[in-house]
Amino acid sequence: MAHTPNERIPEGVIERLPLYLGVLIQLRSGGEGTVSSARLGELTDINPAQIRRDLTHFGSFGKRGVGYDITMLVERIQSILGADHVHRLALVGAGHLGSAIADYNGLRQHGFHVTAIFDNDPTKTGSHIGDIAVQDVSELERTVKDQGIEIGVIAVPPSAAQEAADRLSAAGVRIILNYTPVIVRVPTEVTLHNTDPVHELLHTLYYLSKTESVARA
Amino acid sequence: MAHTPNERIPEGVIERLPLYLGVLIQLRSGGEGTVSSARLGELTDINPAQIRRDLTHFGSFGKRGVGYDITMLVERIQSILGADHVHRLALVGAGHLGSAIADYNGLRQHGFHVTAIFDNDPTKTGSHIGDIAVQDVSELERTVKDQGIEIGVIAVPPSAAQEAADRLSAAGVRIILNYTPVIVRVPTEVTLHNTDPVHELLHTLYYLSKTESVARA
DNA sequence: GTGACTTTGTAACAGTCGTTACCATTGGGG
DNA sequence: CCCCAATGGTAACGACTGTTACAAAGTCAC
Repeated sequence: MAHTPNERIPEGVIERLPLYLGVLIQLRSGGEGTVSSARLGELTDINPAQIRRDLTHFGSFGKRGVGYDITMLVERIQSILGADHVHRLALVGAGHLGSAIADYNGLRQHGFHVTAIFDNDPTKTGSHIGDIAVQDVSELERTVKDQGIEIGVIAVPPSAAQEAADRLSAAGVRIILNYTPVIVRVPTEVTLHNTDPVHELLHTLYYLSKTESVARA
Repeated sequence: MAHTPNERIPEGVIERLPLYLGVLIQLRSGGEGTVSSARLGELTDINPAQIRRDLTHFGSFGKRGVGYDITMLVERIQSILGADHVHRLALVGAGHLGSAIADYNGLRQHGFHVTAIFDNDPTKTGSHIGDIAVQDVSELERTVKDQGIEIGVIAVPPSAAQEAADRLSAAGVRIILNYTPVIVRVPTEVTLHNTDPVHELLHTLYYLSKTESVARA
């Protein structure tokens, strides 16, 4: 590729790209053809200059006086993120959380296909979530390898989280999303991402008490 | 309070405090009495100096040569975050995601009590999730006000997200957690936090393709 | 074709954050 | 009682990130 210069990209940029992508896709389905950084800024609550600067890290694909071609920008961002082709995803845990994730259409829209679901509860194995059969966790390693699954999502009770992470890692998964509050350990070649509602609540809670005491003062 | 100096606290500090808290609680239940910044650093993958510096923003409560008293530190962090008393929480959407959140014990452990669940599906209203009855959304405003609920969690289909946010805001909620990919608008006095699995996946996906091309090179 | 307007791309700046290095204090052993 | 090891507190530094401001480039009307 001629673009993608060998420059280190700041973390913040990578965090914002998915945000841009979501808005762009929404605009595209609304029938619009181009968008200015100013408009994107409104829709994402991000400084327009920041947006322009973010994008220049990967090349310059706007037209001055016009803006950005939405379709082209969507494709470029997807290509940058690696979301321009399908990634297979395995779900460990077929409870409410697992079902919620499996049912979530947004994943498929972005090329994430849930192709395997595992649980250790014999009353669940064999049943279907959507059109995927729930398999026993003992089949995890083989299935992940056979299907070339790259992403594992942990949606099990906390006590089973580390084991799920171990098995997924051993099976060759490259990314693990952990929806458990447990801090799990993974080999260095696996990228781990934790999502805990409590963390997010505690985080926002701080600002709540902050604004309250300001209001009181 | 004698502590809590009127200094601006960096965002990053507030994001790390819940992490420390989680580990500390785990240590406490393991029976340990004190912990050093070095040990905390191991468990959280955060530079020990960073941890010490974070904590000094709120006072100095370690003993040199010994470490931090775990129980005391837990209480201090909870107090800083505002997690030292109960906060009521309303859930909008009683599907799989809503059920998963309602069932999640971690919330209660940290003082977040789900005291109301709403849905607009007549086949769901009246049923129970845990010991909470599912109410029709038309009762949202009154219930939120009567119970003094401060936090709202949106776990509805995307198309209903903005309406849920509007109603929660109007009812006087102070914090909204949005589990929908939709960008919702809220009044300035409401703190909004978005959580979208797709964003997180796309984010980590970038680093995946990055390490792959490095490995190939 | 020219001038006014729009919008991007980028250089320069300032603030923030995290890290490294060092000093101060505590506890324990001889 | 003194000395040493362990550990927290803090100052200084360097990197990075985001913002502001401006110049370059394109579009549209007449």
